[in-house]
Order: sequence, then C-alpha cells, then structure tokens
Amino acid sequence: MAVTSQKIPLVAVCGPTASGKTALGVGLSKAFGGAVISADSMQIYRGIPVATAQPTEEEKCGIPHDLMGFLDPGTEFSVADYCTLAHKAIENAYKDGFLPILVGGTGLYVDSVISDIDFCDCGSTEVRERLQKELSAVGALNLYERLKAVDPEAAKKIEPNNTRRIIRALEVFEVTGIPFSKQNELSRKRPSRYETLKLVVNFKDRENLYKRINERVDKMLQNGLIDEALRVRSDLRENGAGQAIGHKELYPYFDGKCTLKEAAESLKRATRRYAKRQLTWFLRDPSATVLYADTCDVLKEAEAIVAAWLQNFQLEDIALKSAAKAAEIPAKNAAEEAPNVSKEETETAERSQKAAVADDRKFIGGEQQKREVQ
RNA sequence: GCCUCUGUAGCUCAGUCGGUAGAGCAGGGGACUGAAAAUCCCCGUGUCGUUGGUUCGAUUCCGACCGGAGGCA
Repeated sequence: MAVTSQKIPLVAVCGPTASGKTALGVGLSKAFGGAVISADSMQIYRGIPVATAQPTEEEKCGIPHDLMGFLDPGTEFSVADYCTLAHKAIENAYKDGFLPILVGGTGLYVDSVISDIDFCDCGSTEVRERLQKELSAVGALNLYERLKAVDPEAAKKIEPNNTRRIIRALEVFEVTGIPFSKQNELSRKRPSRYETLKLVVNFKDRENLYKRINERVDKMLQNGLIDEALRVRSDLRENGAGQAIGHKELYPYFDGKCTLKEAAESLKRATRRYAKRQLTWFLRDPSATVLYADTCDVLKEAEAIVAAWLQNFQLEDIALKSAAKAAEIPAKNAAEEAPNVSKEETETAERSQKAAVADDRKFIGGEQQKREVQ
C-alpha cells in the first residue's frame, strides 16, 4: 500500500475526555519525533487551564504543542478559524521535521482538518444576527419552512427544532447563493491534503471511562477549579469559552442554590454525557483504528501501528527522516511482537498491561527519567 | 396503644369512576460541514408494598399484615 501522493503524513489522536489522549499524543511524539497540534475547541482559550484540562509543562515533556491556550476567553471563534490555523500549524511542524500529531476531542475540528472541509468564506455575522432576530419573531417552524423551499436537501437532514443549523444553512444560501447541501457536497469531493492515520481511544467497559471522568473532576476541584471559575466568570462569553464544561456547572453553587457536592455531581454528569457524544462522533468513522485503553497498553499498541504506517512513506522525504529514525526501535518491536501470539499469551499480557495502565502516570514518568538520563 | 395520610419505573410523583399504567429527572442510543465542552432527535413492562376477599376481571373497592410520615395519648 505505497503512498504515491505528496501528501503530508498526519497522525490524529482522538477520543472522549479523560481517555488519555494527551499522554498518548506526547508518548507518540517522543517515539517518532512528533509535534502536537491541539484539536480542542476549549483548550484554545487562555486562562481556563483547569476546566479544560490543559497539559502542564511537565505533562508536555518538552514536546511542542500548538493551538493551545492562545485565545482570550472573550473572543469568538469558529471551526473555520480553527482550520486556517491548524493547516498552517501542521505544515509548519512538518517543514520543521516533525511528524504532525493532531490531538483532540472536538470531532468537528479534527474531521474538518483531516478532510480539508471548505467553509467557503461564507460567514456573515450580520446575516446570522438578522436571522436570529427573525427566528424569535417568526418562530422556528417558519424558518424551517423557508429552508425547505430554498434547500430541501438540507431541510431533510436538519431537525425542525435545530434552529442553530437552520440558521447556518440559510446563512450560507443567502451569502453565496448556493444551497448549503450543495456546498457540502462540493466540499466532500475535495481531496484531503493529508495522509492520515486516525486513532481513537475507547474503553471496552464504559464504566472504566466514567470512573476516570469522575476522578478527574474530583482532581480538578482539588487543583483550583473553583478559584478559576470565580476569577474568570465575568470574562467568559456565551458563545465562546463560556460553553466549556467545568465552570458553568458550579454557578448554582456560587449562587447558593445547591451544595458543592451537588454541583460536582452535575459537573461529572455533564462530562459523562459529553464523552458519550464524542464517542458517537469518533466511532462513526469506519477508517479509524480503535484502541481500548482498559484492555491494552494504548501507547505501545499505537507505537506499533504508527511505525507500520510510516513505512508507507518514502524515507528520502527529508521531513520524515527524523520520524523514521525515531521509529526504528518501536518498528522492530512491533514486527516481533505483533504476530504469532497465542490467545493465552495475549490474555496474560493484557492483564499485566492493565496494571501498567492503572499506574499510567508513574509509568510515563519513569520513561521520561530514562530518556533524560540518556 | 389509637387516629389520619402514604407505599406505582433507578429517583420525584401523576393516573386508572374496576378492563394490568404515564410524566419529569436519571439512564441508553443517534445526528452533526463557521457557537461543536455547543445544538438537536429517538427510546418508558414496572411482582402498581405483601396477602386474603368481593368480582367474569383488582394496581384501582373491602379486610388484615408489613414499611414510611404526621397527629393524639
């Protein structure tokens, strides 16, 4: 399966919150000379690192991270803005000799970059605001009827109550004169500019994910989530960082309407639901390789997959040299380990790997120390 | 000890003038092309506390018993 195009290789690491994407992205970067480009609609904002679980300098392990914590929380932002920045960031990383690794939980951002969706520069705040006003004056059904007349294809796919999508579809038509559905169709035909390997972190038993989520929320509360929420409350905008899960769930507690315990519970619940939504997004893509974090060592498995995948590329490619070089060792391991493993051996291996996963942090720390000593 | 109220979905409760039940929340599934940690859609069988009785038929009416709440002693 040789790759004939000149496309840039891109590894995407996706999965629900608290699944260990960050550590996996860093781990792969260390193994293959990668640079992380974040694909997270909330980690882009500055000043809310606790709620958005931004990695600390220590967790980044010296790996370059782009598109993280650079935007003022009051700033509006869109997928289109993100794509512009992300394409540039990926290109730059690649030019500098890094293997670009897109790490994030925002499915729309990840897929928009990967398949190079064309947002056709057709965003108009005026038109959108006008439609919003019309909506409250005329009602959702009327707007929906208008969409039906103008773009029946789009109307078929959009629920009559999903006013946000109705407005966007009408907006595209008004600005460009081309129906939204047609626009999408054209965009879909456009070839991607990347050769992508998409990894999705999942769990065999959902309870394991939920446990991690619950524990992480508790940790956030210990790490100053309340102070952070109080500090930035007035800076957040409803259609920007204010949407982030983490602060708004604490407001009822601040307003004396519930106990901290209740607020924490609702925060956990919101996060669990979000994780589920992320999973349905990522698991929908049949081309994605799914890794189960509760039954195997995700990093090891991912390293083997990436190493094998990198062999599709021509090694004369200057930008890939460092990656290929770094890949040598894991590639060998993968070749030796992957095939000819009996079922029983796999099971015992899984069991011991489970222990390693449980001790995730220390394990990575140990690896890190080794490398630093060398 | 007596009196009153109460016991229906994981939780809070509707309801059936007797024909085996339905909302909200929780939970599950899904969609997604410029707010996406957002937005939206779909999914409700449970010994109607237990046990006798009346009845063609009881979760619904009557009795007893067992929980829970309140009142009087």
